[in-house]
Amino acid sequence: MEPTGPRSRRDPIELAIESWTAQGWADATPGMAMVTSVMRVQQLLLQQVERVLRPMGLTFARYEVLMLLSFSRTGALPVGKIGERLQVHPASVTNAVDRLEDDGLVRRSANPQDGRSVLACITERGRHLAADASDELNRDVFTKVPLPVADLDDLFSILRDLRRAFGDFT
Amino acid sequence: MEPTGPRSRRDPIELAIESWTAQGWADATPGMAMVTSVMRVQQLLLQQVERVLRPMGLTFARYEVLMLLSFSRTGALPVGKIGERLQVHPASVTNAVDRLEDDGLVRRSANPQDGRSVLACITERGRHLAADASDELNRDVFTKVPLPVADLDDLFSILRDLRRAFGDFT
DNA sequence: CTAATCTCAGAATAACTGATATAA
DNA sequence: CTTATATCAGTTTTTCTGAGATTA
Repeated sequence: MEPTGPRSRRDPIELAIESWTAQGWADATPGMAMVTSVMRVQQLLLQQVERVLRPMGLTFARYEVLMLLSFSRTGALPVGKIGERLQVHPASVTNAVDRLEDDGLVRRSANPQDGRSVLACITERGRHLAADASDELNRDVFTKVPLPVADLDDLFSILRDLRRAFGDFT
Repeated sequence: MEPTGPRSRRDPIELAIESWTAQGWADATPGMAMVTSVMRVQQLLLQQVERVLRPMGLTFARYEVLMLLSFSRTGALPVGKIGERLQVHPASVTNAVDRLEDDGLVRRSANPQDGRSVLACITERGRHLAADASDELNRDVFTKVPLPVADLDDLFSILRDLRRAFGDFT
């Protein structure tokens, strides 16, 4: 998880931009540069986040599930809804919920509304862990992003436009 | 890979923002919203990219290795350098190069400069595949990002500041 | 009967850990 | 001798596929 490494001298993405324009792909260059940047920044941010979560026995994916449940009114959601929201395969959710259940963070129960579906319900222990994790993330990561708040807001705003265009919400 | 699913009505991140401010974490809210947005957009973009690469037998990680090599002057890099640049564990690079070699996209050779290190060298087949993949990505993804070019440039610029602050380049 | 929901078994992938061989 | 580089063996995690059980 900590892949040893000094820092490169030149920006690799700047280098890609030059190759792209040199190769007659000028019209695709802004998109390529943006997509590549998002991939790279996600990787850097994920490292920060998981460095905090790991000692608590969580990954970002597990944290996401817990937060999703704790935000819901009843603290419970059908397994299928979780997969839909997080965009992962049903079988993957089954697996993830299995392990959260092993750790006592979530409990399965029948859905009174629909006998086919299974509810994943967050436990007290799960709520506490999620709250602790959020505190740590706020203190060590979210308040320490090395950018002016105006830039954070601009990023959020443009990325929201993009999410909307991709149908992420209505 | 195509996790079935309709679209949520309300923006989940907007919901998280409300919970955060309601819980007295107002100072961490812009950071949380930005980080969460980057994670989500990366997921959406990765889906687009891998949908294009998959029929060519590539993942984004494999494509990145090929592009890294084809951008280098000699078409070859020490295995360790690849891991450093892509921020992955040495053993993971060994594994990845193994499979690229199985597909004839890369060839290992000794490093004349340093007997300890091993060079991964892109083959003609690898170069062609990388070029084909780039053409498809340009046509189907990079030129079709649903945002004005000005926004793409703004995103790139702010994300570059963030990458620089994280020491991604000098 | 058909469609939806979830689970299970099995395979492929990816990533990490710890140990080892080789060379600087 | 110590450090750096890469690989290997073994384990864990993740994800997908395809099949099947259960219920709407």
